[in-house]
Amino acid sequence: MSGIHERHTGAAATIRKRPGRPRDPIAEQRILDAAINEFLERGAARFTMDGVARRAGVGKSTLYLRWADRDALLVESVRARSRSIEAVDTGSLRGDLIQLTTNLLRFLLEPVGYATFRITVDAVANPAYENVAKELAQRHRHAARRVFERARERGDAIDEAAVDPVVECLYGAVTMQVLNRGLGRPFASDSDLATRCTSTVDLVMRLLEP
Amino acid sequence: MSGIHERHTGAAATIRKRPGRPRDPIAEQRILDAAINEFLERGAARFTMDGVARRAGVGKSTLYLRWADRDALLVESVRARSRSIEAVDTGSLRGDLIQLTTNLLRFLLEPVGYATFRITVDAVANPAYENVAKELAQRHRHAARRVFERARERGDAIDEAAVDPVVECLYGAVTMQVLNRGLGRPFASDSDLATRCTSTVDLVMRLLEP
Amino acid sequence: MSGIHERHTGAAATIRKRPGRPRDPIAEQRILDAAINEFLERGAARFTMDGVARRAGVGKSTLYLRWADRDALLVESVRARSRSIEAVDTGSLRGDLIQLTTNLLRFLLEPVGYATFRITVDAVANPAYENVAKELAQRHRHAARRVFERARERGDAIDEAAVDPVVECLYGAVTMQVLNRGLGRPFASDSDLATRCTSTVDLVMRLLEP
Amino acid sequence: MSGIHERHTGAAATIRKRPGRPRDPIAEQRILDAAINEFLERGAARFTMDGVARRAGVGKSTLYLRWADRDALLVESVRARSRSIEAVDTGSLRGDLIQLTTNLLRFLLEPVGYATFRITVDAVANPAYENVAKELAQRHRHAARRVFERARERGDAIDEAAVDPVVECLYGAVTMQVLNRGLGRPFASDSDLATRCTSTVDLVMRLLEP
DNA sequence: TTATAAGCGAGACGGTACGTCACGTCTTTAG
DNA sequence: CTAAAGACGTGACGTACCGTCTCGCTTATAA
Repeated sequence: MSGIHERHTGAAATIRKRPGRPRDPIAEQRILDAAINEFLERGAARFTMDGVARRAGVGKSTLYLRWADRDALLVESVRARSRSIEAVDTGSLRGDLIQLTTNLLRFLLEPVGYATFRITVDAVANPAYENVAKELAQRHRHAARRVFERARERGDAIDEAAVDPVVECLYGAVTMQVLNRGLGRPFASDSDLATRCTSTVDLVMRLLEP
Repeated sequence: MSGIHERHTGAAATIRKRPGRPRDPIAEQRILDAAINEFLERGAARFTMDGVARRAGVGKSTLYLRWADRDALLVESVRARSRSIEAVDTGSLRGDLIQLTTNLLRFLLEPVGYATFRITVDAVANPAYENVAKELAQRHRHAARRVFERARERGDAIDEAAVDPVVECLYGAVTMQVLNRGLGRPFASDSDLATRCTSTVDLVMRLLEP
Repeated sequence: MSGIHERHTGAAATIRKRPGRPRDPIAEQRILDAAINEFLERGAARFTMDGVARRAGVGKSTLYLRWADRDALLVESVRARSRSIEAVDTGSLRGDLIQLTTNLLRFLLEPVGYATFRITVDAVANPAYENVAKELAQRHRHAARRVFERARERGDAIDEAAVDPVVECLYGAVTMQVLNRGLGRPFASDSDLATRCTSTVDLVMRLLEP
Repeated sequence: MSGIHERHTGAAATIRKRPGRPRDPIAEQRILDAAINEFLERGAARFTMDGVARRAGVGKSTLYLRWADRDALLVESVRARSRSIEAVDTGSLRGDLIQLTTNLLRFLLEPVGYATFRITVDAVANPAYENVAKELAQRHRHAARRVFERARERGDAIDEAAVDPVVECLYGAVTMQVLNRGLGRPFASDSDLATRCTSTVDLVMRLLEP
């Protein structure tokens, strides 16, 4: 970890006074774009560093200067594209849950979204993906937590013990639907997708009644 | 594809009348055993055909004569070992569901079981896995269906409309637990695992009340 | 040599009462035809047993039952097609030598003929070709010997000590011409080829004068 | 073919301006050494790329980066070792021819030398060998030409028209002797070999008298 | 101004595995 | 009881990536 693959130098405090040529800030984005295209066109298994370097018009050394290995770049390129699905606030618990569930389902039905799921799945066996998987899980958990916090603030009567299992069921149900359906056969319409989510939410919400 | 990689010659009718040396039936099992060991020891990513051939004391050509490629063999070796988790009959709906859920969770926490899950996940993007994924889904669906059939036969009052969503939630909840937990950190004890499943089942069973 | 790869069962005397399934009499010719085609189309290096078997519509064991190995079949298929070039009798030594030389040159410029030469060349390093090479050398030597025998019978005055070296030079010169020329660039005409041989013969014949 | 397997970058003018890591000049020699050893120990047929790579301590990709295929490397390694047989200057035409012929015969009786001959023979049917064959032929032709040039400079009386056929006969005769003799049965002694060449030269030299 | 440090594109390098292909053997059933 | 069919063990082929390395630059800070 000693200065190699440092990416989140972040902090404006360290204004960076290191000698030597600074990293090309444009290259970073070109590489991530190339990587996500490589991923979308060829899939995770056939995603290659040589391919990304060629697409980005960049030497392989530049890739390995910034990312430790293939997995790291693959993960980051996918993560960079995974749009935020957490922003949800409809004014009611039911509305929020429907929105959340619909967002998740829609997200998982896109290549990039599904890729984040696959990364989570692979993370169980591949430590390289562990951190991203944790981060993604964190984001989903956080979103759910916010929804229920707001419900509490509004004074809704909720069986607190049921919250976690219900979220688990909701997310799980969405996952099952994606697996059963596949990327190839998306829902007929966006409203069809929403309807499906609505009925699931309406069903499990009964479990929240104290 | 005609006649190549034919594996399910099936039909006892055609007792095999093809001339020439028949495929060694023992080799088949030796290869699958070697393959599953290769898989368990080295993981899916480092699973190699040369390794399997060496372990099985078999030529690579024999492998490629029977399986189209690395993925096909990997999938089949895993599938061959995925023990039947469907056999469930405790006498009550609640008992059956708990048993079913516990079996599934325990299965998914083993390397082979988790591999079948990964195959299902990959199948969404990789047509090569489609058939196996369908077969696995079929087996799970069948098991659940049997449980509810028996409940109906016993005269249990069930909200039929809720059956499918409930199963979806149950299986989904188990999946979520596996993903959140990882293979590395199994449950403290088998009873701990069972307790967890019991509470989940008890929760969602409320949705089946008419 | 004990009954394996027996090929010249010949002699009608042995009417053949050997037990067991008789050999398919048609197979032999079909195989040789397939072999020479395989050879002509793909060359000696890419000549394969599987290819011959496929062309002949025959199992590989049928090949190995009759020929010891790839080389044996290759050699025999070529030898079976190498037309006799020895028959020469023009009435004069000069005429005979010109005829002999021309025949040889023409033969070596054909694929099959050149192949016999290559076999001779390979025989130096590959014992499998030894016998054929010897047989071929024998035939050439025999032809030359006959020519000079007839010359002596006609009473021609010949420096006997020069005969062998002259034949060596003649055959060698023809070989050199083939190597310098290549199969791809044959002589403009057949008479051109004959002219070339005539002048060479006329030159070296001076060495035969006592 | 543009720039791939380029080996004779030659021209000192272009001091090498190609970007990227330059090819290791040491590796080249290591590979050729390994290759010639592989060839001498195992013969042309059992000469393998993996073997060469292992001997040279080099990856296979490095081999294929420089040589198009097995044959190309085999040919080049042999060519690199084919010692110069052209350097001949005894002070007389007869001496030069004897020396030249003896050198050639001795060369062809060694594995590497005979291999160059086989390459020439194969070149007739295999375009891949064409260039090497031409180069080798060129070298032999050049050596012969020099010998006769010096003879002319010394004022020897020579029938110019006979020069080419005589050289053809000499080289051809040597070739015939090698073919008749084989690598396995070398001459009893080096002087035996020289005697043989001397008598052949003495014979054909008569043809050079005007 | 000059020296030193690092980034960069290019591509060679040592490896490892892939999937193919051919050889010559072995194990069946066919005749 | 041999012939024929074709699966088998072996092992090399040529390709594709991996992650590292070495070049000759370019671009910055430090002396």
